[in-house]
Amino acid sequence: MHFRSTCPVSNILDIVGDKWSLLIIRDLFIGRNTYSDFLESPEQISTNILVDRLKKLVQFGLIEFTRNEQDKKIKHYNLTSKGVDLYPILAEMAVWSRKNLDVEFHPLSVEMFNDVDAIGLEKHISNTIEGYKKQLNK
Amino acid sequence: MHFRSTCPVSNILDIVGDKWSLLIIRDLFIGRNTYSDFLESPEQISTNILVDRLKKLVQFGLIEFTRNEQDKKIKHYNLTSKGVDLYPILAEMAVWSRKNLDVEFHPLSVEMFNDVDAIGLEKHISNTIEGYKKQLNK
DNA sequence: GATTTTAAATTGTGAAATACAAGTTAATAA
DNA sequence: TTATTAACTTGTATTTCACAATTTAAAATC
Repeated sequence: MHFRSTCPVSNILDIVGDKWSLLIIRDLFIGRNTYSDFLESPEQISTNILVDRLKKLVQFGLIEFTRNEQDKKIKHYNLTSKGVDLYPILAEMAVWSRKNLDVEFHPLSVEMFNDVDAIGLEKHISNTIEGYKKQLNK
Repeated sequence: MHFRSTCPVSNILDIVGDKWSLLIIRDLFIGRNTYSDFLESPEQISTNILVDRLKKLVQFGLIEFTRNEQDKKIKHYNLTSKGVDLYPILAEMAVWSRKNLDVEFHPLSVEMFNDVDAIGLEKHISNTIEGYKKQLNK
């Protein structure tokens, strides 16, 4: 990996600083975890870009995959601990958009905002991370 | 502005989801505020990209500029309230990099991490934002 | 007031990344 | 054995980006 500088913000942007990587990470948090799932996301990523990003995210150690036992052609991707640690960034991004953009948001994010309002951002983040990890061990 | 979806994460990525925009925002937080300042940053942005991003960031309402009174060819850029609100994202990115990348960081970020360790992330963020706004009104 | 310097911006060209459409492979289902 | 499905590849056009050189306009210097 080539880093443009020794700035930690620049370093993470060298890894996930493009239009698609963080959307794949977001998808994993909301339960989408296969190639086909990712293709169905509303942003409509192209297949070649998707393959490229999945490969890179695996190389960076942010995600990994297991084969479906019933149907071995299906890959189930999941976040590693490094990948799960990205959630605070996604949450702060969502918070920024709610505060600063005057648009209608997706029902799933409205739900997320309600949770943040109810229990606070910090608790929402720790709950989400804990919930993700639990769901993995099933 | 064209948004790929109604997801708030996707929305902000449509605005600052590239390799350079958030580095310009970072620069503004550490006191760099002119075209020449930005060019001197360690990541070495090209002039055409810099002009393009400054233009876009102004259009999005994240930054604005004033002319230097002594030398009117100098533009001093500053963060708007919308731009200042991006700081929590930058801070979480830095935190992620410290935790998950095994590299040496720039002295300025080491300083930032010390502050976070001393007073906590939340206080560090609010102090930084408050400090930036005060400095502007001088 | 002509020349030089400086900050900001533009232009041109090659390289890289992305979008879009079509095709391929291999496992599973019918 | 044929069809379907999930994952992936390939080809091509378009867009974005990197790099180098040049331009513009304001300010400073001679």
